[in-house]
Amino acid sequence: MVSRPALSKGEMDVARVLWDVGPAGVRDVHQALSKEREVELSTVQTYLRRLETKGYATSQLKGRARVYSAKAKPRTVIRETVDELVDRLFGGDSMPLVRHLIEERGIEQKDLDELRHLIDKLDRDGGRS
Amino acid sequence: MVSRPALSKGEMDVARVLWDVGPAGVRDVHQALSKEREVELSTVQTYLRRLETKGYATSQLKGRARVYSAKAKPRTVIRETVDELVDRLFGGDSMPLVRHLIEERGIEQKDLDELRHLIDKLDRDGGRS
DNA sequence: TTAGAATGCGTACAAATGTACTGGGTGCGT
DNA sequence: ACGCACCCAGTACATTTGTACGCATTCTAA
Repeated sequence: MVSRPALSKGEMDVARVLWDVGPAGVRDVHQALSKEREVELSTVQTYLRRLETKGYATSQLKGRARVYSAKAKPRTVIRETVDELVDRLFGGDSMPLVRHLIEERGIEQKDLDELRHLIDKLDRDGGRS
Repeated sequence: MVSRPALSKGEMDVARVLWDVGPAGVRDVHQALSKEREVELSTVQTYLRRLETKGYATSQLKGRARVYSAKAKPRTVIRETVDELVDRLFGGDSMPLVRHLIEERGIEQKDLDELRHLIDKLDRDGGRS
């Protein structure tokens, strides 16, 4: 895996949109992103270009319009980003972050069961490795 | 609460050291940080200055040496940072991050119990509010 | 008291980031 | 064929970030 330069905040926003809407032209991404925050079309364009330069997206001309597609998978980017955060904020130990999330941010009732299951599963697996 | 500019990665590193070692001079911070990565003294100095400018630290001269102290509490900074990450990466929903952490990063056996307790507690509380 | 060490301060500067304008081509309606 | 709308490539530029040098001053040991 070639190691790409990390995504900046703004780039991340655009990448997220791209994951959500799938392959799309500048116009589309701009519109989708505009629902979250105000931004110029040309700005979105620049981000998309940089995304491609950094290896997180590809593009190809479809007729007159350039269509961008996410290349890196969200899962991967998320992992890299979170890894970095955990390193920086907690010296690599993820438990404090989990604790923080559960304590400080509301977890939906309906998610609690899922969590419990996750934990049980880990418990079983961990019990034998 | 005055809203400070967010910390950059490098600043965060220095802030973390400052939290760890408590009030300290540039020299001390530099030494502590050097254990993690190579960096010039003057660089650390710049970071400390910026930390103070941004409102995350204070300093005062003790004799000839300037001693820096963390001002913002780690808890606060962590909350802000994580909030931002969750917004950006998951549109504000923290559950996916929790899931990711539990699935993708190893949770120590001994932490599983704690997690279970946390969840139970939340379950009780949430069941009523 | 004088040379060197220590130290803070100001300053520098390249790279990355956030944000955006413009010019030039291309396709469409008339 | 003409003008308008649309779209991309190139470029611009201020701010933030990463990284660091050198000067002035103060302390210290000889």
